[in-house]
Amino acid sequence: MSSRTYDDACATAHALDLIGERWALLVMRELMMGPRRFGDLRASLSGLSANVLTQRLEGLEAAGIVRRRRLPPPANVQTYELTEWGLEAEPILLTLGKWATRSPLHDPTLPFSPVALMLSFRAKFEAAKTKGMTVLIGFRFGEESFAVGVRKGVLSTERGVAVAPDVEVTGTPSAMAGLVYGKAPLAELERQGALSVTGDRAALQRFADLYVMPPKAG
Amino acid sequence: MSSRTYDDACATAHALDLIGERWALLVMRELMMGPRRFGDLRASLSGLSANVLTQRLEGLEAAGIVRRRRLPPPANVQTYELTEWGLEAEPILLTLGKWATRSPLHDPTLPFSPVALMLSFRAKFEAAKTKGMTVLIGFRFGEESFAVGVRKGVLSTERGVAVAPDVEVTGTPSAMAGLVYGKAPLAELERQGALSVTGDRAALQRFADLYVMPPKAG
DNA sequence: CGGCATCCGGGAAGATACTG
DNA sequence: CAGTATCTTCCCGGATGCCG
Repeated sequence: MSSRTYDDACATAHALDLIGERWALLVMRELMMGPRRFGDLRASLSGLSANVLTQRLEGLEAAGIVRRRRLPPPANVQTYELTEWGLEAEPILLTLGKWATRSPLHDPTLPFSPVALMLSFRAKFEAAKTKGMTVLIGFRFGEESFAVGVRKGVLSTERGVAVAPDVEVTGTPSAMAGLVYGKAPLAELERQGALSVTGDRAALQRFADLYVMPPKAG
Repeated sequence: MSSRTYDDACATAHALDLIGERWALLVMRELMMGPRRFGDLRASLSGLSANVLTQRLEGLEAAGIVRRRRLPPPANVQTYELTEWGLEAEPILLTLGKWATRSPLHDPTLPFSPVALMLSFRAKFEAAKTKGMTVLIGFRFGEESFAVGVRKGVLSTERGVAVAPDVEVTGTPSAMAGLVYGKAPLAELERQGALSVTGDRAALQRFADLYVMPPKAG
C-alpha cells in the first residue's frame, strides 16, 4: 500500500502499514455503522480534505478493507462500505478509545460524530452492570437516527429509527455524551435545550448510569 | 502534543493524536517487555532514524506514556520505560496484530524483533487449547533472553534467563516464528541451523501446536 | 454536488554528518 | 553511546478546476 513501509514481520507493524496513515482509522470509524457516501464521510470528518479522503479510500480498497459499491438506478450513487475483514477492525477502534479515555489531555468538548458516540457506547459497555435491564432508546442527531437497546445483558446499536422505543432523544452527540460520560443532569440538559426527550426519562437515565469514567492517568 | 490534531472529542481520535504518529506504537512495542536504552530502540527498529526517535520519545514523555530514568552511578545510563498507563496500551498492540494476521499482504519473512515475537505469543494465545499443559521454555536471541511458560492455562513471557526450563532454544525470532506460525518442521529448522534446541523437543513442539493461523481475508 | 485530478505551501519524516 | 544539526524528500492540507 504505502511505499513507506516499516519492513517488519510483526503483524502489528503490518497493521500500521495498512491503516496507520493519517485519517485512515477515522474513515473506518465512520463506516462502522454501515455504508456511507463520499460527502457523508467528508461532513463527519472536519479537517479531512477531499484529495486525502480519495487517497485513503483508494488505499483501503486496495488493501481489501473497503469496498465501493454503485447502487443501481435510479439511485445510481456510489457508496463505500467495509468488507467483512474491515468490520473486524472494530475492536481496534474500541481498544484505542478505551485506553485514551484515561488521557489527561482528552478534551470532551470538541465535536463528536454520531457514529463515534455509538462506538463509545459499545466500547465502554459492561454487561455485569445491566442487572437484567431492558430498554430501547431512539436517537436522532440531525438527519441520522440510531436505535440503542439493552436486553439480557447485551447492547445493540443500529442505524435507523427505533420501533416503539421506551424513550426518544433529539440533540447532539456532544450533549448525549455530556449526559452519559460527563454525568450532566438530564433536567439541566433539557432546560438548556441541548437535548429534548419524549418518553421514559428514567429509562434514559438508567442507561446513562451504566457508564462510569475510569480515573485519569498520571 | 502534535500540533496537527484531529479536533475530535472521540476518544479513539484522541488516541491517534497521542500515539498515531509514525513509529510511535512500534517504539511502545519495544518498551512493552521492560526498559530499554536509546540504542536498543534504534537497533530493534531498523529504518527509524535518531532524530525521529528523539521526537517520539519526547512526545510520548510529554503525553505521560513514557518516562525516562537515569540509572544511578556507576551505571549512570539513561533508560526509557513505559508508565503504568503506557503499559495499559498493550491490548492496542495485540488487537492490531490479531487483526492484521488475516491480511493477504502480510509478509512473515521480514525481520522480526524479539519483543514482537513475545507479544505475538500473547496476542494469539488461547487458554482453551492448553488442556492442562505445563511447560517452561528458555529463548535466546543474540544478547536477549526470554522465559516463556504455560501453566494452568496462563501464558507468562518475561525478559531474562529461564531457570530450569524444560527446553532451551537459540536462534532468531524469525526462525521461531516459522516453527510456531509457519508450521515449519522443527527437525528441518535444526538441520538448517536456524534453531538450536537442547532439552525436551516435544515440549517445544506442543507449545508451537498451541497456535493456529486464522484464514486470510479476501 | 459527487468524485477526482492538479498545483502549491508548510511541515513531518528520513538520511547523514557532527558533537559531548 | 546518546543524541543534535542540517538537508532533502515526501506527505498532508487547502484551493482550484474538470467532468458527470
